[in-house]
Amino acid sequence: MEQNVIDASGLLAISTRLQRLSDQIRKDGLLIYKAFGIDFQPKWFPVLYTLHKKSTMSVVSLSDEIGYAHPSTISLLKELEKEKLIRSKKDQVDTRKRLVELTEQGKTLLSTMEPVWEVIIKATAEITNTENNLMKAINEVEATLQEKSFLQRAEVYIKE
Amino acid sequence: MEQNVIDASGLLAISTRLQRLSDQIRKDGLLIYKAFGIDFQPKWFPVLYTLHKKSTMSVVSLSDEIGYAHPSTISLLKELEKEKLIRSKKDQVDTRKRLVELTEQGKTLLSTMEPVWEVIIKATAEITNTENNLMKAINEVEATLQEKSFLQRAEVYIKE
DNA sequence: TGAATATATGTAGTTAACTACATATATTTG
DNA sequence: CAAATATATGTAGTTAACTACATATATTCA
Repeated sequence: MEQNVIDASGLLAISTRLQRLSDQIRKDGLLIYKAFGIDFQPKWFPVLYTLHKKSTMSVVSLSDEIGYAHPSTISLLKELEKEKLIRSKKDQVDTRKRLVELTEQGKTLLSTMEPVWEVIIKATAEITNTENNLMKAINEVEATLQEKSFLQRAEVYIKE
Repeated sequence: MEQNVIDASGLLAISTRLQRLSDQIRKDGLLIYKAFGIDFQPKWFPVLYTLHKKSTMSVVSLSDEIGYAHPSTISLLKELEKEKLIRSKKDQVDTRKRLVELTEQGKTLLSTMEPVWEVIIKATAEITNTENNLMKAINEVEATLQEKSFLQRAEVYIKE
């Protein structure tokens, strides 16, 4: 019985520990960019990198791509617009849509960031290539949850 | 080169994905407690469970134990005090310290929660027992980071 | 074709963690 | 032993995500 209680503590703590780990990684990411003298925030990456790949996108499709709720994307876009890294224009076909793209400045910044990415790649590899690979574990958990949610799984045991 | 860019995108996305995963787990946790008719928030668990193990603790030692900054703990304690699940008293020896403990109500709640923990344990095991175990991966990454931070590792490559 | 529904964007407010600062009490040290 | 330093608690404000709601435009269907 006592063992179960201890396990529960460990398991329930997952969400907190995940969050702390993510904060730590983000903060160090910021410092790495600073060390390269680049004025860049890690949270900008998903938007900028997606625009780099797809060139122009609407707010919602961008949100879907990076996996954020659209208001989060809007607030990132506001920052990026202020930094002159992106600009937007109306879609001529569907006028509800706002099409977002990188500015020249944004494209230039992305290219100066390439050496930084390489450093980040190497450092991250060092950290995550442990016996149980964190990246792979996250992928596996996400896939497992997609099949059947945590709640649905718990419900099976509740009904027993 | 293109492969590196893609990797960088994936790696940098870790923090975001960790955060989303943790949110999801927390929300489902809340719903599981609801399904059992228990008025309990997952975020309360670390404090209550620690007090269950250690019986009385000061604010800072509690914060260290659960791994939160002390203001976060203080705000949790405020909620728990309002719910009458914990109470506090002054330390007679070191009067700076506030000693926190479970109320009878808190102890009762913890005992009604045991069957819920069992369900949560089983559901979590299903989800995390993939090829790369998420819990173990987190432990390993935390241990690796303790040895040498992400930033320190990156600095080695920067200096090269 | 126009009424109902769906989609795209945007705003406001919430949450749960954080850091920075303030104050009170203890402990250490010159 | 008193001045300097360290520790414990607390408050205020920040951050980066979220949900809920509002509005405008597009699409569908009776």
